[in-house]
Order: sequence, then structure tokens, then C-alpha cells
Amino acid sequence: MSERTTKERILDAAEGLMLEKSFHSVGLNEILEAVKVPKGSFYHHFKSKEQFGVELLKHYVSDANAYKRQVLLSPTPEPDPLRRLLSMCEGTICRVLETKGKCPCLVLKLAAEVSDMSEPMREVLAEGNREAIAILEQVLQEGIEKNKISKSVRPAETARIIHDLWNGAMQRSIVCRDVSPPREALEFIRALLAA
Amino acid sequence: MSERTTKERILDAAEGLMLEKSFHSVGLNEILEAVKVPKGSFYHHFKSKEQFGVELLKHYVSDANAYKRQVLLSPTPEPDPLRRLLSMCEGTICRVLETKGKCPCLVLKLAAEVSDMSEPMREVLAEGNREAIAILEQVLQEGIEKNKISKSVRPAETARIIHDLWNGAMQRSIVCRDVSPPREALEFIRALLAA
DNA sequence: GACTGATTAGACCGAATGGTCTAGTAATTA
DNA sequence: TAATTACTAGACCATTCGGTCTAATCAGTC
Repeated sequence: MSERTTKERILDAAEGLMLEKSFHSVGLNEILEAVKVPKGSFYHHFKSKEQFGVELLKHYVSDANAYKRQVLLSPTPEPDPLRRLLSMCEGTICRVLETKGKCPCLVLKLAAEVSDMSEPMREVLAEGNREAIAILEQVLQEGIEKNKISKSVRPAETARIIHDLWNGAMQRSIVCRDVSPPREALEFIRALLAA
Repeated sequence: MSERTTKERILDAAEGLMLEKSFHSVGLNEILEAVKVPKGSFYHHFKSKEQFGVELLKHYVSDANAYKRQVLLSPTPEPDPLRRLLSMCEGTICRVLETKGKCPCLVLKLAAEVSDMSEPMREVLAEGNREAIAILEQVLQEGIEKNKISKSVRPAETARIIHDLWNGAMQRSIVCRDVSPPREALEFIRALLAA
């Protein structure tokens, strides 16, 4: 059989389905059908749909931030932290292009829908945001130290601004089915961090 | 009886409920119960829940943009366009504070959930965004002409950046239950537009 | 007053929802 | 090997979902 556990298979399937639809419009049966797992197994691993949502987001956020850390903070293959940041953004733009405007991020997708209906889910999202910003701050700090980013940039504040601008641009790009918002945001960020 | 028509009462109630919950988690019965209107009336006025959603968003976007036009583009009581913009942002921050972090905007709330499940709803949201940005562009243009905003600011590009940054910050403020993101965004915008 | 279209009213529909329950099987440990 | 726990399996539950249907009531017009 598959190496992945039943729990992981459920989480993976749900991630895909909810990226395309939404939290409330995807029923348990639909997820379970997709991975051929019966109800009983689901309720063995998760005590409710909400707690399942919490675990789903934790799982996603943890992976996503691990990925960001790896790409943004590792000196190989790209030693320039500024370039690492900008090229990660470019990568995201490409992915949106390839997937025809499908939302590439579960946090972006579910945040508004879920965060004032479930406090535990909201907390996971909030913590995920905080981590993402902290990573961003680190890469900015490193860029400044290595003289790749203007000394006048204050890492903490700028990290938050970049984070929010990028998320807003991604949001609009989903709604308008157009990658120009993140493209333009990227150019703005480039200019902001330059001398 | 009430001056407002049944249709308007349904739309108003749905706006409130969906701001607190979401599109899919609010059932027709819940809306109809709130305004004491039977199913039959609903399906007389709207052909489906989706088409209802389209009208709901149209109604909201139209009102919201009319309000923005009035506040941002009218020379009275505040003749300074820059101040009009900044104080509208401050007003939004206050509203979020008062309502304890509840999402103040239906577009922000439903965009991600709805825009890749219903093409007609997506189009309304996209057009709403375009209009909002156009209004922003106008107020920037006026500010530049009246020497309140730096001549180096390019209105169209900057309008889009401000729009996205603001939306991203509002999103994060909802998720983190904290008004500091829009506050910080506002300060950034202030600096961006200054000489 | 008779007719007509708009609107209200709510019973009703099949399907799907999240969730429970019991029975059976696989894996662990004693 | 026996006992126990972890997990699978799916029938089943009440409720709610979006949506339909028909009857009643309202307005305005001839």
C-alpha cells in the first residue's frame, strides 16, 4: 500500500479540494471519496471538521514556512539574499500563471472565510503570518548586512509592509485573473529595497 | 410597514450575516428567518443562491464605491485630497477597533471564498476593485495637482500599490485581531506620498 | 366587479451535511 | 497465544441544504 498514512492522505486531498473550492463548500464525503477512506477513519483521526481544519492549516503553514525558510535563508545556491527574495516572488508569479489563476496558498484562500468562525483556526493563521514575516525580516536583515539592500530599510517594518502588499496583490490577482498585481508589487518591492 | 422592499431587506440581512460568517456557511433559511420572509419570496426575487450572491455583491460594491467617491473626491468639507485619503483610512481603522476586529468589507470577506467558484461573482468583485483603484488614482492625481502629494508619485501605479497594501493589511488585521497592520500601512502610505 | 401579473406564504423535495455507532480487522504488547 | 489497542469500514442519524411547487393575497387596470 501507500507509504503515506491515512491521515496524511486525507489532509493532502483536502488541501487540494479546499484550494479550489473553500472550507465550507467541501464536504467530508467529498474528501473521503477522493481518497477512498470511510467516515469512521476520519472521525478516528479527527474529532470534528473544525479540528480537522486546524490540523490542515497547521500542516500547511508548517510546510509553507519551512519551504520559505529553506529558500530565503539558505546561502546556497544563491548567496545574495535580495535575489533569493525576488526570485521566490517571481516563482510564485509563474505558478499562478501556470495554474491559470488558481489560488496558490491555502492561508490566502481560507483566512477571511474561517478566521472569525473558528478561533483555533484563526490562531494558526495568525501564528503562520507572524512566522512568515519573521522569515522575511531575517532575509532583509541579511541583505542589509551584505550590502545588497539599502541601509535605510528598517527590516521589521519593511517585512510587514512587503508581506501585506504581496498578499493584497495576490488576492487581487486571483480576483482579476491577472498576474499584473504581483508583478507590479514585485517591482515596487525591488525599488523599495534598492538604494 | 417598512419602506424598504422585501428584496432590499433580504440583501441587507445577508450582508450582515455573511460579514460575520461566510457565503457558504450562511444558509438561505438563516437569512430568511432573520427578516421573516418565506422561501417563495426569495425565489421570486432571485433565481438561485449564486445569482443572489451576484446581486448582493453588486449592491455592496456599488454602495461602497459611491461612498468612497463621495468622501475622497468631494472638496467639502476637506479641500486637501491627501488629507481626505488619509482620514478615510483612519476612519476604517477606527471602525475595525470599534467592532472588535470584525471584517468591515464584504469584498475582503468573500473574495477568496467565492471568486473561483462563481465566475459572475468574480467579475463583480474584479470590477469593484477596478473602480476602487480608479477613485484612488483620481484622488492622488488631484493631490499632485494641488501640491499636496509629491510630484514624483505616479498616480496609476501608486493607486494600485496602495490598494493592495491596504487590503493585505486589513486581511492581516482580521486574522491577527490587531489594528497595527493597517496603522503601519497608513504610515507607510503617508511617507510614500510626502515629498 | 372581473381580470391580471406581482408578490407572499410555506409545505415539501431529494440530496448532502457533519457526526455517531457498532462491528470487524490489523498491529502491539504481555 | 491471549489480550488490548489502533484503525478501518460503512450503515445510519437528525438536520440542513438549495430549490420547487401550489395556493393565497396583493396591487393596479379594464
